[in-house]
Amino acid sequence: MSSEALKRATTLEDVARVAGVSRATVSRVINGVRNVDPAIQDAVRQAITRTGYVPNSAARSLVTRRTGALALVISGSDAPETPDHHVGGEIFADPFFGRVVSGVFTGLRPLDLHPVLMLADSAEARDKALTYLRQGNADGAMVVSTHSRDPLPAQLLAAGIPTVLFGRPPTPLSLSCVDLDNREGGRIAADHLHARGRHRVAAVSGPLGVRAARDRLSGFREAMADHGIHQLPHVEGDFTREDGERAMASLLRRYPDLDGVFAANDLMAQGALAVLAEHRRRVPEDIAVIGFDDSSAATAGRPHLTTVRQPVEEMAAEMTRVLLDHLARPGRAATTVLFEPTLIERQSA
Amino acid sequence: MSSEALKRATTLEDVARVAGVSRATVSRVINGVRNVDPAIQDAVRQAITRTGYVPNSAARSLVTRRTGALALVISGSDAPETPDHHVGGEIFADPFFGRVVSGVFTGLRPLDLHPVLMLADSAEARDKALTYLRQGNADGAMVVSTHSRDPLPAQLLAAGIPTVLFGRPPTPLSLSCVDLDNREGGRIAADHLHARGRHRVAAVSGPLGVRAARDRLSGFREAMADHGIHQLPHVEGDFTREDGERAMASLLRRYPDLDGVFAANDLMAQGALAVLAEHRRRVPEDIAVIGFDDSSAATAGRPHLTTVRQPVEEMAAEMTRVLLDHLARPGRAATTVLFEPTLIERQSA
DNA sequence: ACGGGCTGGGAGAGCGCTCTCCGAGCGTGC
DNA sequence: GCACGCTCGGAGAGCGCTCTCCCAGCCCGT
Repeated sequence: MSSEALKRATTLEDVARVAGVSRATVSRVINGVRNVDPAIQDAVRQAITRTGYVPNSAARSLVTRRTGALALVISGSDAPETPDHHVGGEIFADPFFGRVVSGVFTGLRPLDLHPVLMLADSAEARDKALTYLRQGNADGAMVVSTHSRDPLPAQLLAAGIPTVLFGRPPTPLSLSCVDLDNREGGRIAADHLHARGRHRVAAVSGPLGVRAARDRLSGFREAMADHGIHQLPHVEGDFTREDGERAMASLLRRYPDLDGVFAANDLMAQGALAVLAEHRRRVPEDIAVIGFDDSSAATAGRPHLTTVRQPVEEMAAEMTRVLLDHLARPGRAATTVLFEPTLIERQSA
Repeated sequence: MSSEALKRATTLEDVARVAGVSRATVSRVINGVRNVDPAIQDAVRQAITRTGYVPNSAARSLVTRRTGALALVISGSDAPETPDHHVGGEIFADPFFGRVVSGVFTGLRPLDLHPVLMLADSAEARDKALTYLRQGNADGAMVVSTHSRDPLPAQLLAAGIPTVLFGRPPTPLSLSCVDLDNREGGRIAADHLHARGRHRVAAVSGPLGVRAARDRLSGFREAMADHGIHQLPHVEGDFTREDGERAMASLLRRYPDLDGVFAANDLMAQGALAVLAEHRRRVPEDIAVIGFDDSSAATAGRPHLTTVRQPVEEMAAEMTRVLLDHLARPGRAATTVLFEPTLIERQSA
């Protein structure tokens, strides 16, 4: 009781003393385990408010082996760090990132869990992230892994860290994942372009090191072949708007009579639209453009993009749910949840 | 040495035994404190790799009172949660969010620290965030507080949690913050529009509950008044592209002869551009548009936006640095770092 | 009246680490 | 040769919590 308590944070012990019970009882009241006499419960609660007690989560974690944090790892391709560019700038600028975060929060909101963000865009960063996770700083990991050769998923698996992937890995791992049927998405785009009577079409794909990009392209190609179109100009982009502009310009130069373009994401489609406008091509009259994602970029410019929707928020929320499930019941088999793309018809195609 | 170790994680104790030293010595080697005989250091390091030891951070936190995590709190205005909308959807869709994250990572990269994301978009979420921080789950907080009446900064101050704010609070608190001279930014926009010979101008402001929005508007107004323009049509927007479209449409209806518009962020400017295109107004010939932020939205459409640059990444990185500084030297006086806006001249004005 | 289950609280042993204190060993100065 | 300081490793006390035991008391059936 000696005042001048020197700022020592109040502990369970203090509360117990004030309430006149044992530490164990206070703990029971706080965690709601077992029956505790209502009168004592009251006393404890009063003591808690009186002392302003807040449990120390490090101490709690030490014994429960739970932290209340989930890692959200953005495991990008090794980005060259240009001096004027900020860390992960391109990744974080992509609407995709915000949608994932939003979905994760949707899945986490009801619980008392928080996402800790990690950027694994280099071997060094990946090691750091792995170490961090190994140290038990988070209960599990959600990994948005863009590149095919990313070793992180396998490392997490080996380390025994509960993990769920956004996007299937190139070679199956016994890790749960959530993904879109990208091939089918590509097919949808092709079918739509074909139904609109476009026969001189081209594709702006994403980086072919990314499985989703390859799948979208091959789905598109397959369906186009089904429609009898076998020649398919193709430029590889990097999913940025700037690259969409560059790709469209190059396509236009080489194939001036194009009447349809499929871009593997909305950002690149938006870039294509801008270049087309500069070239005075009317969309969709002269040339139809179809995007992918249905992100905010789809309705940012004019005309609004017709696009293949990827329900990123739902997928991220599902990824979170799956991870929570694994945490709740360890040893559960890995599952893959596949989402179906849908066509969102707007004005550009 | 009895095998069948039942998966118990290896601890310091184990390493010490293997290396033939005491726990303390292993700890010293790991944390690099004091001189330890090189031969012993080697032995310890070998033992560490041999056993695959990874320190448990909960145990470490318990005694060091450091967690290695920094909270990044997005304390938005109380968002109505519509069923089809995802948590924080609008906030996370704004390029601003990604830029902040990028800047924070830039500031954190060299250290072994990670940001944990928190969304405080309701009283309940705010309480949760506060509790989380009080429990010592993070060493400090970086708060992007959008709304003027947000009680969170004051609560954090009262709770004694090291905090740095992005954006000055409406009433000064003894908390460090990083902000832009928004008023000056508004002035820059006005001066540029005036220099371009525009006299029938209007403003699309941000939500007036947000200090930055108010400051930008009043700076713009002041400078316009200096140029002899006192009548200034004004529509309040909410910083979204959709609202920019709505605002521009409304402005156009009421003031068809406008020849200049200042939008308080690029997203709204982009919306304005789209509406202007639909109305066949040429930008900048018929009407000049100037945005604010210099986000990726500025160059997404055509024409590229002339805009007042807010170096969000640098500001976020600085915010991180300031927080780290407060953590390194507690009891240090609060500082305010003010960044200067600059005009980025492109095509729209 | 008595044994057996059941309810509800206390004692205390850790969880895995850090860090202060000690003391052994050794070089140094006079 | 001896006291002194210095370097470097070990012992052990916690950090604040959870959770398993254990035990006291009580209600029940017979």
